[in-house]
Amino acid sequence: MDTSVLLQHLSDYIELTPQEQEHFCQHLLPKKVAKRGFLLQTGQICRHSFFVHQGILRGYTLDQSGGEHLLSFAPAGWWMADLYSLFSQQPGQLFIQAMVDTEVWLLPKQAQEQLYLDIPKLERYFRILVEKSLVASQQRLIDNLSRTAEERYAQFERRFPDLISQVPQKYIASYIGVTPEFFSKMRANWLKRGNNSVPKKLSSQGCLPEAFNFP
Amino acid sequence: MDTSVLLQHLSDYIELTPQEQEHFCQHLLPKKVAKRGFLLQTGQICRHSFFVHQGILRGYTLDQSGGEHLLSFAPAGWWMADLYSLFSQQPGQLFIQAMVDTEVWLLPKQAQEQLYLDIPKLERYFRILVEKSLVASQQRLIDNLSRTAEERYAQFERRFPDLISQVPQKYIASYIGVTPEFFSKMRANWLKRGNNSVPKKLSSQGCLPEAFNFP
DNA sequence: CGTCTATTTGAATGTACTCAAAAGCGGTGG
DNA sequence: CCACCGCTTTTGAGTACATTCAAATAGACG
Repeated sequence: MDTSVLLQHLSDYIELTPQEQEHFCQHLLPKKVAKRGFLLQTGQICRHSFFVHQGILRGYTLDQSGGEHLLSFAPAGWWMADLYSLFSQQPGQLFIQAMVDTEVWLLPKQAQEQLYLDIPKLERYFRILVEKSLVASQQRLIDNLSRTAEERYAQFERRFPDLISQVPQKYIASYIGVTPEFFSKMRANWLKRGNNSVPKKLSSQGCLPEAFNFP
Repeated sequence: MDTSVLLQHLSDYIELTPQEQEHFCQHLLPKKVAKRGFLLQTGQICRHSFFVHQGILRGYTLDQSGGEHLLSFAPAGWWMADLYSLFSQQPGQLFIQAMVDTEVWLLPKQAQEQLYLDIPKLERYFRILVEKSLVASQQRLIDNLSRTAEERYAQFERRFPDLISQVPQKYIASYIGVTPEFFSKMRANWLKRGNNSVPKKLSSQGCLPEAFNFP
């Protein structure tokens, strides 16, 4: 399994010498997860950051009545983790599951800490990624507070145009915060109203990267 | 105006030499904002991080129909900014307003960048703060998706016990994502049901710092 | 095919919202 | 000290957006 996708991602933010790249890559562990396989489950401690080399991950929680709530998608080229658990090394609440056969690089928490010391540029890299994630997360909060389900879907469509055809729509429903039944009824309405696509109404603000999952 | 609150906050995360503290403080600008005064308004570019030395700030957006949506509170000892605008240096959508007479330290964006180079420990400091903010923001997202308004208020009460008595409840309503009218009706219900406080039902996960606003 | 999962549809329900108006509360000035 | 003004909170009636539950339909994969 090669590191080209990951090194490309790094080079979008910082410049590493070949030696530094080498040093970084020595800490990576490859892993394959079959469709529906889990990288992490509720109650476990998240000991790695996951970089998706190929495939799609999703991170979700279960509420007390068994309902799934999708916190994040991570397509190829994105990082994923249970950030609460990763940072605190306490048991987390996320499930991280492969939605298709997926290949990831594991970066152990401890290696990440060490790399911050060995190669300070990596601290910058992750700081910037986390900043972008935070902005995206706050934007999503605002959207959930101030926009209708239709508008939230329109945002989703612009943000993840590829995912729409690749994942079952019940997961998209969960991400935007509605039930699959209601989501299906929204779609039926668009079709009836002749829109072959979705409300075009846009916010002024463009498409933001989402973060610790981040493109 | 003194820097003790801010330096104390720094020392919770990193150790600075007296010289480094001095260097850091040279970049700070003091500012006082009267109650209802603004540090930032929609459409402006956020050129500083704000550290609340005394008082309380709130950050909110307006939707197309004029409704306010409260993204964050920042009591004394917390940082505040329009992070999208601060990071991208594009016009933002947040209003940042003082809820009481407030004193802040301004850290100019450019100074912050320079300080990352001069004192790499500060990059760590802000990385950690942003990480905590991100975790808190994601937790709030999950709460908005999976919990009722009552449960969200119970969380709020544990997270910001002091704020409850200090800010008008319409702002708390906005933070947890309900109208002031509905919030008032919830309170009436608790009283009628004999609970002088609020649902005690807890999540397993404790009280998390919120981040770029962060205690 | 048969099985499993995903999607659609419908009816009844609920949670939270809108709008309007009244009541409460706090400060300021006459 | 009281009256008034602005802002916040409460209350009520009607409504809307979204949910739940149940059952039928459609797809995907072995």
